[in-house]
Amino acid sequence: MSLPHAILTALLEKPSSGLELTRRFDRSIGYFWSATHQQIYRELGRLEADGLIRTLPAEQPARGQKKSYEVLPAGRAELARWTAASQDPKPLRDVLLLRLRAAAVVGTAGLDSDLRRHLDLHRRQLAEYEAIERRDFPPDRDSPEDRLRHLVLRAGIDLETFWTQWLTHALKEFAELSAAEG
Amino acid sequence: MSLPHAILTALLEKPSSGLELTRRFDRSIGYFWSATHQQIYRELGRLEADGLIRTLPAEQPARGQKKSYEVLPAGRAELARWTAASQDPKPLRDVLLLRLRAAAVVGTAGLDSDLRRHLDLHRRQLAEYEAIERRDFPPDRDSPEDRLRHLVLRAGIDLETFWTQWLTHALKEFAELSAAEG
DNA sequence: AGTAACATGTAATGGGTTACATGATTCG
DNA sequence: CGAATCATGTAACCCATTACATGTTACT
Repeated sequence: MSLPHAILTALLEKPSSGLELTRRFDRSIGYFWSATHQQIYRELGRLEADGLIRTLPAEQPARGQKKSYEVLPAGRAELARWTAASQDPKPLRDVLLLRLRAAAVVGTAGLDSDLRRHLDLHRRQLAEYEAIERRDFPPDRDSPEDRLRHLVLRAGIDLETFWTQWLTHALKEFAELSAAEG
Repeated sequence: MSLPHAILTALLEKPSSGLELTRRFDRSIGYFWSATHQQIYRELGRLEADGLIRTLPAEQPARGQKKSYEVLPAGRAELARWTAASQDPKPLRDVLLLRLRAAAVVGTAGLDSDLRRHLDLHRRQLAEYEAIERRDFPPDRDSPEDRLRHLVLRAGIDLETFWTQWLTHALKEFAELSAAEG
């Protein structure tokens, strides 16, 4: 039940159409809550039916024509309620760790090339986050809103840093295991 | 499509019944791939229908009676195939980060108590992982299988370490923001 | 007029979650 | 024999994913 609130947040930052939201989810918010355009359209329909958002008065809706939404007071209230409500952290769920566990039983053949690929992907993501940090958060110029957004970006940077370090370590282990076998 | 392979891995480590698997998913494998008993029973049925596992010959199945499964050669082959197959990492999806982003728009009221609660939960999880590490992986006594399993545990430890550090930092930021306001 | 890109939407499938149902075993 | 616990299973709902469908705008 987080997608509607992700959309409310995005719409409060800037009223948008479904496709514009989709594009913004591919950057920014999508870095920690991704969504496809199908999910977004369905959710926009529900949010409008629930009276939390409305189409901008200027435009009239028609299929194939742009339709922009803005958040109503009830929507802002619901987002504030949700933000403050306690929620348990979700247990970790990671396919790569599962594959490593499986490899302990059926062997590591073929796994190291994918580890290298993942390492490369995480390095790229890390570089992207760091570029955003340099661009959007120069030192000592943060408003309160910026400090919160910077904090979120920091989590992304630290997580990608963790993965690059862990994958580097894993590849070293793999090399030692192969050397011991061969 | 990872749950069947998580089950195959668990069954290769030790043939088990549905409820035994459920208990083991609450520890060990469930630390990075959780599942409920309903998921497990449904999946066991499919795996048996697909000829990847079978009930242990000794026992005959009846509702309410224990039914243990073991992996067939085809199941081991499928697990090896899946382990070696390339898979993209899933994008991050984290509610807490989303709530922080929302808080930048609707305010941080009520959030810090939940941050403290999360910090406590992550500290406990970290302590649990570290206890497992001390118990199961004494220094310099690792077989190849143990080194892989240790590597997976290391990921868990490093991730929980990241969260405790990040949450500590976040709470400090919150304190400064409140001080600036009040 | 044709076509590419933009924009919104529907349908089908499958996994995850929650609630509920039912049989077997154990113990007082 | 009654209750608690163990063990397996069914049903309904929701969300995510994939593939597909349809209309509009801009450009040549």
